[in-house]
Amino acid sequence: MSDFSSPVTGGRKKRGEGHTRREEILQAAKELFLEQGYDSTTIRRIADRVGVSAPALYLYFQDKEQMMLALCDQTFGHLLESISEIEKSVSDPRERIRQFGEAYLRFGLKHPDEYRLIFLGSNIPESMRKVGHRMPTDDPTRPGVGGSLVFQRLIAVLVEAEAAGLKLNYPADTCAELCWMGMHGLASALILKPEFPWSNRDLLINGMLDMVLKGIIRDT
Amino acid sequence: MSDFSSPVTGGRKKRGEGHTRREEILQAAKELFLEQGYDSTTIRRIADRVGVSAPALYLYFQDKEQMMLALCDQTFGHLLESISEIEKSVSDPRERIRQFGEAYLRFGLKHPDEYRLIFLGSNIPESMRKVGHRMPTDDPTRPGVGGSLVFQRLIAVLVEAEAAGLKLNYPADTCAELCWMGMHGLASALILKPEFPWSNRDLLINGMLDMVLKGIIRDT
DNA sequence: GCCGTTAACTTAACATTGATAAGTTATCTG
DNA sequence: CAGATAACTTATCAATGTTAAGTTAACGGC
Repeated sequence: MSDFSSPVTGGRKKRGEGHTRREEILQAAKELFLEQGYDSTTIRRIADRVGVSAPALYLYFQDKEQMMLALCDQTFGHLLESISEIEKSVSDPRERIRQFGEAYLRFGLKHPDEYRLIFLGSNIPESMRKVGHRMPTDDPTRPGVGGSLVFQRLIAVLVEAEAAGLKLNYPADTCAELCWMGMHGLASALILKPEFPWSNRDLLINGMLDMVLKGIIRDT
Repeated sequence: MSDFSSPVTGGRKKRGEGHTRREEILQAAKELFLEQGYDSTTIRRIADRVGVSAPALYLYFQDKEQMMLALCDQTFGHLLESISEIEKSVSDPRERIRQFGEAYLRFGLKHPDEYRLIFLGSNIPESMRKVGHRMPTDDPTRPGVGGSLVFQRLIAVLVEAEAAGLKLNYPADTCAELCWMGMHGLASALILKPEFPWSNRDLLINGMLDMVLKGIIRDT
């Protein structure tokens, strides 16, 4: 119950420094979302932690949802970086797909809270449930499209793999969806139910990767 | 916006007839939850549809969550029935697994709110978030355990399949987990992102079922 | 130096939410 | 018919997201 979460900020911002306040708000919001979930985190508590009044948040964000969206894009950025790395360093198509999936998984397991926040819609209201994936034609600067960028990379990898001679069992987009669903199923299970007595974590990870590759790539 | 949803009920209930009012409330709550989702459905709107005052609902349910839980158990009862049906009518192990998965999937897609509640812990307080899977020793009459019963049936089906001579790629419990993760990944994706332009729903369902079976059952 | 513009805030308030307290009405029992 | 009580209502609560309207203080131009 103790809510003495220090207002760390100095007082009023100088004239051009509004954006630093914006980042303070994002930081506080992220902490609270992760600690207590979206619903339980109130505008007032975020404001308290930052050290400003509640309506002040509306100077920087249209509403509560926009704070969440901004955080989502921020986190997706990190994932995007690590998969770009793979696309550069790994050339074999099959291995690329596998490492792609592995990177996605590693990301989820290394940042379980962010993953929950972004992919699992945990405690996220109706209007937000569409955040993860949007149409390719959507404005890429619009908040909340980070997820679709990751997904588009996956499709691209599969299309390239096909062009490189790999035979797929379904159209590339369907394969991408199946791949993502398998990875997501594993990640969300391990993250959402850490207390469940999973038989063997590494076996599950390798098993899922094999399963996805077998399901997607035609038997030679 | 038009909310003229007829108060169908006659007036005050007679002395022993409280339980019928309880069922009217459940029915109204179910309709509204399915129409508008859990969050958007307010106690007052449920009460309006039934034709009573809002506090009257608290005569029959401890709180809003209990209404949803009652509906969940009710709905999961139907899933349990349909998988029992399969266990009785389908003897081939491989086909059993497949139909089991398909039933699970179609159930999830038909009851997205219940699915989200039980398996994704979305929109519900912390106390509920681990409901989906509990230890076998949990009280089976407690509200909200329907999900774990389903999972236990899946394990049983796989163990029986193995006993019937089917060769699995991993231990039965690992296979059960992989199977569930694949199904869950697909279900949660379709449910959480309904507006995403999924390539082809039926293709995805069949693809995932094939993928899971290929991943779990050893190549002949 | 001071003055006006305006960025960066605050206080007060609103409607809506889930939920409770306390009182009222109607039905059954003896 | 009288008292108990199931079945309900009205009034109210505190908390929520959000807005309106006013206040303070930093900077540029004169």
